[in-house]
Amino acid sequence: MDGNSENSWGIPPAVARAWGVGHDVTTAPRRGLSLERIVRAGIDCAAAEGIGAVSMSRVAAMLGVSAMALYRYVGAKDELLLLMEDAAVGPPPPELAEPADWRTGLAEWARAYRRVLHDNLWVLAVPVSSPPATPNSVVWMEYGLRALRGSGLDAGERLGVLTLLSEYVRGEAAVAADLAAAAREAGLSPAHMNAAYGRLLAGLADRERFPEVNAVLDAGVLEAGGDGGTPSEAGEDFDFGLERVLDGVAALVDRGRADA
Amino acid sequence: MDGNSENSWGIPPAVARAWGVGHDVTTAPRRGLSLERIVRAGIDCAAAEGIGAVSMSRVAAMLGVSAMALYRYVGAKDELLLLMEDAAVGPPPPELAEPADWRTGLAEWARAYRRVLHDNLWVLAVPVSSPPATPNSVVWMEYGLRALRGSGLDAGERLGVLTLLSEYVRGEAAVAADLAAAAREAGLSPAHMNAAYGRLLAGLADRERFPEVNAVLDAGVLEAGGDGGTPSEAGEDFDFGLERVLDGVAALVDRGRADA
DNA sequence: ACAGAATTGCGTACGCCGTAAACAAGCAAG
DNA sequence: CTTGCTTGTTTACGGCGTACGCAATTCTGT
Repeated sequence: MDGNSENSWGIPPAVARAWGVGHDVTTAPRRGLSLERIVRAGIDCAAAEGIGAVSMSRVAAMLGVSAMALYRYVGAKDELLLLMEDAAVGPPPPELAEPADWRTGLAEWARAYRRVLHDNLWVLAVPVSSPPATPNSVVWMEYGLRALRGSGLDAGERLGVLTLLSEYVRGEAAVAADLAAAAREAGLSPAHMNAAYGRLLAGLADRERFPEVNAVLDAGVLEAGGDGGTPSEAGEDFDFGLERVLDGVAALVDRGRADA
Repeated sequence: MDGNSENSWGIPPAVARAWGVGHDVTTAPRRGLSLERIVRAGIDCAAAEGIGAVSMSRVAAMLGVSAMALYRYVGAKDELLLLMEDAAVGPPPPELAEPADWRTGLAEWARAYRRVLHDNLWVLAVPVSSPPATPNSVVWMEYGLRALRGSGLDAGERLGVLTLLSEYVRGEAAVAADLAAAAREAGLSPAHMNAAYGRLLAGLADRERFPEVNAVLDAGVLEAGGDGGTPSEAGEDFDFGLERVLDGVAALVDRGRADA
């Protein structure tokens, strides 16, 4: 087990291990270090200072170990990031395994996904290089599809709806992550950051060329609400978009019902 | 003008120049090099080999110039990336300036935005560090809000709807960008990539634990359609999600109409 | 025409990054 | 004890972003 080279699945062995299909020879001394400890240290680092701060030397130093030691377990940095992401997101909460009707099931799925992303905002900033073939992400997918089981939609529609929803959740969280990163960098609170953004826009966008932008600005939307507001307000903003999406799905479902 | 230090707006001077508010003293020799040429070279590099290939030395080499020469114009790499993004996206097409009804206006806005992103997939991978305060992005925002002028929604709702829509567009394009990046890295076509992903998933997700995932896989959704299919099919996938979102917005608009 | 100032562009250098390669230390099996 | 495998370290390379200071060039005021 030297962390490199591919196997019959075409995925790196550390990822294969995450799937539980790695040959656990483990005829090994394994003193001190382990994949789990490495991934955990990486997550701690990313959570505290953003993925930008995650470097092989940094993670290794946290474990009191030389940088190259990590390569006995992970093959490359990208692989470590992938494993970090999978471990941080984790599986969906088990109560999502058996959703009741599609609408509440999908809403709970989306809110749970959002919660996980907001608790680990750094995962949104990890450079993605491949489709999500990591075990926990597939469980999330499975549970999301289960919510649509009784919807009457065909397979393509179910996948399309889930894709739409997860893109919305990720998009909303990504905005929050960018804001949080900018705020940390500037040493300000996200709320102040948002207000500063509004003021900047107000100063830059003149009223003749940008009447509608100024109308929104005048309404004070950015000062009160937004993702930088109180948690409850931010959640309400998210729920607003979520209800729009679900209404759109409902229209599709009802159309199918009417046809049948 | 040495590219560093902030001004009264709190934004880097090169960005201020993009807004047209930079003091154009230009009591300067300015031989050969210029901000426009630098940004253009950066865009060419990113378009050809992805943002990962964009480094200061690389861009400088393209212009036959030393790396440090660029710092007379841009202050930092992040600033260059921001300017590249703004220049590549450009302003929305002028026919979006006066949208007719909200639904077709919003649909055209979304499709135009998608087209621009797909023509410059690398912008999705540029690490975002601040809210979009770049001139062209505000024009896009303005035009999107204009489409909602006759919708009867209040300012918060209009912004929420536009946010939802742009997050969907960006999310869809980001998936395509990741796929394209992975395909280029592996030297395969995106279509083959997608099919390979389906096969990988089929091999990894056993039927007992993942019945719904396998149902989707069995339907052959990933083989035929998906973002890796023919352009027309990919566009249809996008339109599917778009119609869902617009249906959801329509529900909100109609509710407002009914209340009034 | 000329002096001086301002500004551009460049060379060098530093510290950090990811990681390839060869090597040393510890344990298992013979 | 020897042999061999696994683990972690050391060293080194090339590339990155960029701080600093110097040389060349062009503009400004006379």
